[in-house]
Amino acid sequence: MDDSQLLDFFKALADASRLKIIGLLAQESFTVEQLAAMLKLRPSTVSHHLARLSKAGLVSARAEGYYNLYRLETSKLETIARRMLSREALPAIAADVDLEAYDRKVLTDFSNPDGSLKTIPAQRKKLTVILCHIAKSFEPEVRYPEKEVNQILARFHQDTATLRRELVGAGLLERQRGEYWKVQGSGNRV
Amino acid sequence: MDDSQLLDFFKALADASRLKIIGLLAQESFTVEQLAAMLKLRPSTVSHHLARLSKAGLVSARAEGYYNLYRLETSKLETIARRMLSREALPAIAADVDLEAYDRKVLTDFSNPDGSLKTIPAQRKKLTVILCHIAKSFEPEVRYPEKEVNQILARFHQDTATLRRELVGAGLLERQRGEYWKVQGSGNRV
DNA sequence: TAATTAATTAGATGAATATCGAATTAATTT
DNA sequence: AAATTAATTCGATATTCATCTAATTAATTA
Repeated sequence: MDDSQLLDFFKALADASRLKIIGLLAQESFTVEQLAAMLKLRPSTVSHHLARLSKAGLVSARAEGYYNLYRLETSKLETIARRMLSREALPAIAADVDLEAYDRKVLTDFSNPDGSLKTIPAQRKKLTVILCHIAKSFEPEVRYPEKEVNQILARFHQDTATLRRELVGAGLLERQRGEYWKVQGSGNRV
Repeated sequence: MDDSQLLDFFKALADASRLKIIGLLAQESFTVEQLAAMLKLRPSTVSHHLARLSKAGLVSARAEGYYNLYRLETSKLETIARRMLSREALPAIAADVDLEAYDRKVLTDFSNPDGSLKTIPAQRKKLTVILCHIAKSFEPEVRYPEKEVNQILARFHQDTATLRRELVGAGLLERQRGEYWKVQGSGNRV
């Protein structure tokens, strides 16, 4: 569900002392003093670690006299573990990432202000991005004679023959008897 | 199994950028450049993150041309998740921790060099530690008359009556008809 | 072969944080 | 009420590390 809560969880466990605390509390509840003696740390340090673990929902405290008895919240551990195993939860972490950023970068890197291409990319990966972009200039369901195709491609680069060949090779344009048309559903991603 | 490998795992995921990388690779393989563009980071930074993830066994690279295509190692994720869910794996994290350190600390805090007690602890938790220690001075299977019990207890503290009463109250010593004997299996932990 | 390009490595810098000692708070014992 | 005690909080310090730029390596294209 939550984005930063997962990060807090991993940050909480990304420390040798805190990991040991989790291991100890998995066996039995302990007070701050006991943990400090076993880990050979100052109580203030252990208190700090427990606060972090508590903020991540991994431990909870129960006051007993003037002791504070800490216990492990196994449910939290289980929740996260199950999330790591689920197929959908992982991609959700990157939900707010801009997936098209790379394509845009390639496009601006190779385009002049007027929209024409500086050069035709040599790398397959970049060429594909450019070709997908060019394909958007073709209407679906329309059949273009070669002369019109060249007119459109000339807006991008003088070497229309190469562009035409690559568009067909990439499966973005189809050709038959001197006529061309856009392949359905080839508007966007690779 | 391994101790520091688990720590490496959590450290690897304890960063917002790396967590996003995992989320992205969960959908599809990407090159360093693509990830850099999507995350708005320099390729060198992404490379550094991928190295960390790789060291933790979370991703692997496949050379393709002069691209490096990174993919997620879901098996590693599954292994750790299952370990988090298992009852035995968690306590194993603290296998090398000195569990008796607290008891030893209490013992030295309250003992004089000759082994006698400075005072009898007021806190239940500490009193129990001391009582367990004293109980070790009694042989199993042996019945002690009260006079002998007092002789042994006097080595620890003059207030033998209190010690005797507490030992019985804690269930470490049993009494019947003026004779005392050690309760089986009460030698050590609380 | 020379120029370009993806990726990694090295070095530098600033931010986060693990740990400690001291001060404070709250509960217990005398 | 005064003294003791467990725990937390605060301030300081040293370390770890995320990120950047620059340099280097390795592969591809011209």
